[in-house]
Amino acid sequence: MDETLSPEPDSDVSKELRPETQSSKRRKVAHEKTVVTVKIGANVGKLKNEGPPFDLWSWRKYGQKPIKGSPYPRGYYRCSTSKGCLAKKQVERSKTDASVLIITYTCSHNHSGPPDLNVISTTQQEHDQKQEQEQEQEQEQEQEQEHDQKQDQKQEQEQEHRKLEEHFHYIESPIRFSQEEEHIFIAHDTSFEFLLDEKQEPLSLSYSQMMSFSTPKLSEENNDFFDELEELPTFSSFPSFMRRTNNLSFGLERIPSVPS
DNA sequence: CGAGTTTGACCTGCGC
DNA sequence: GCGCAGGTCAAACTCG
Repeated sequence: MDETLSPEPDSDVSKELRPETQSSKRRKVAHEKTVVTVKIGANVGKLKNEGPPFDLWSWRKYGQKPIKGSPYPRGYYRCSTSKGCLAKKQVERSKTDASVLIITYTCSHNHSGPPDLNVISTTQQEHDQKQEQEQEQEQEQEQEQEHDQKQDQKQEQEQEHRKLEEHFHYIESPIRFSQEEEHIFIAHDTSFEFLLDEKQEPLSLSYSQMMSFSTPKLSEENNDFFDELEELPTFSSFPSFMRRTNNLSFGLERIPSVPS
């Protein structure tokens, strides 16, 4: 496992030799941390296959632990985009606000941007669109089934949706993909903000910056985790998310934290 | 078959 | 020193 992810000599030692090695990897590891809180609208829980939109790295889950004081477990992920990448992240739900995801990024990626970054605007997008359609059909069916129960809820959502549309903004990504200059847009509404630290002004977080830390690219990774977390959504890809934003109330908060 | 997930066990740090 | 909690490992399993 680790041997593919960590070039460090201690990574491929056997369990018997671990005591010394693990100590270097565990809590004492004072890598720089970036904490990102992701606020998710209440109705997002019904959406599947979606995850936080702000990265396209591929993550592999390597553990999950219940956290004391929190009803929700914490998931542990490693970057699987590139072998040897030390980037990790922890995903948990806020114990105080179930609609808030707390994602802690540890270590930085030791490789260039996500490999699918270049295709995300084309093939990936087409693929996503197909999936989207299928998913939407499924969703419609589900909604029909739950129509009676959710009618009131739906009306509220629609009202909220209209409100959001009024405040909806698109931010053109500074990144240009391919020769066709396709653009990635960041949906932005009143509840979708990057609240950065003092060093960075709000909304100064570029797409590339967002891509430098991350969340699962694939749905499955989060699905189970989020299903377990009471049907929190998973975001399969950024474009996917973008097309969904009219159903979402999404907020981000990046809180760079200094390791103690 | 490869990549990813699940899950119990293991290990370490920390507080008392 | 002990127990708890957090973080990681790795075998088994699932999925595409």
